[in-house]
Amino acid sequence: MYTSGMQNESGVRGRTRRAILAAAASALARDRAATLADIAEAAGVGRSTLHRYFADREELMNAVVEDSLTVISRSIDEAALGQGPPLEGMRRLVAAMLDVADRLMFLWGDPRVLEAFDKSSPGEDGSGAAPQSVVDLIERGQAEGVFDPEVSADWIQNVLWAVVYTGVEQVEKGLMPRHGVYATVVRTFENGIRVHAP
Amino acid sequence: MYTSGMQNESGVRGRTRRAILAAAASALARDRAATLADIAEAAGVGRSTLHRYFADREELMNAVVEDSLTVISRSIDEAALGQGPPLEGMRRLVAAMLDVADRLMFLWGDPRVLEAFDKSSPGEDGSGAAPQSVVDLIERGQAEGVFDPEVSADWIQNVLWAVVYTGVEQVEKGLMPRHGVYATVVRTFENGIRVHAP
DNA sequence: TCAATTTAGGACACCGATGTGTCAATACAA
DNA sequence: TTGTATTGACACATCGGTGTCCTAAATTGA
Repeated sequence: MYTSGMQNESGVRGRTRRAILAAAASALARDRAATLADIAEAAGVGRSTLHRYFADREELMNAVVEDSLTVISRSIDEAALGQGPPLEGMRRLVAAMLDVADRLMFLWGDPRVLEAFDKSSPGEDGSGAAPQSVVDLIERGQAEGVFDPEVSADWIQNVLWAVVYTGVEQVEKGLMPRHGVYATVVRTFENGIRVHAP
Repeated sequence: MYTSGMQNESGVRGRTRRAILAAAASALARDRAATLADIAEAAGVGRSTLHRYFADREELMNAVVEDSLTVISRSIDEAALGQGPPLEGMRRLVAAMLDVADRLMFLWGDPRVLEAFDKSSPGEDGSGAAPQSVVDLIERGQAEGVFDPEVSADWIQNVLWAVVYTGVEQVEKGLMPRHGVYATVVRTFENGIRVHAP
């Protein structure tokens, strides 16, 4: 074993673990059926090493989901959605999501994410609480007459995911410059595609 | 063999073939990793019979993609996107897409669809031409000052797919009544989520 | 430097999905 | 009715991904 009672956070072991998680998220985002051999190769480690860190595929998947959830939650938390006007909070949220686009793309393809997000039940570290702040922001915006009150907050949230996802996809396909995504996503999400009278 | 020169369209064989294709589209929409045994069972057919119609998995997948593409194209064609005001055409397009939601959900999860749609190269039966009429509609709307001219027609088209997909997903999860999807999708797609001054 | 630990890579068995074939029962058509 | 086509059930063989173990090499820490 290693130094007893050591938190598996820093050190060689923690670094290898993070490398595997990052490589897994990236590889699985492109192909959710990626082989453990593919993931190990992408991480620059042997397949047996990967098995030493994560006993089986399910354990790895759980870890990647939890890790991605944590990264995304932290990014959303930093957006401070509770402060300032709802519209500005929403724009910070879009920027925060684009910052962790790769993790979002991975989570998108995982069926369990729906549960984890919809339930919004705080996990052991409360990472699942992030979507609640998003719903709060939307409902606050609706109450202040800034966001459409005719549709549910849940609907607005899901449309947000969808539009952001579409934007990231466009960038990955080279159809849109990376620095133009934010403006386009915000514009379409807020105004739709119809021209409104000034 | 069967009656010589017979088009494999009607008759027992054609009916069985269509049943397999429909079941495959449905099963694969829910789980793209669905087993051939699962698909055969969903179609009410033995696995060996499925193999008799489609030699291997790839052949089945190709057939389902082509079939779905044809069904969707026909539905879009019936929307007559070239006639009347662009906004009304867009609404008919949304309705047409919702009519073939199951096929859309299946195609969404297939990587090859991107190529088939983006290329919009007419296949042997011109089924790939449908998206072109969508792009035409969008560009016409932009030229007439009805649709946002600041973003690309391609972007608008992709956002449309995404919002429709989100709506269908909400229905399947029981979060929205089936008869309410059309209004919600159109409303959000046209106006976005912000409240606009009257 | 030296010893301990970790790693990469291969060998191996296992399992599920797949592809192929056979055969009796059934449906259909002449 | 009779002969043919079609079907479902079953029996294989194969293949790829997975999980486990082992050994030589390498990295680490003392």
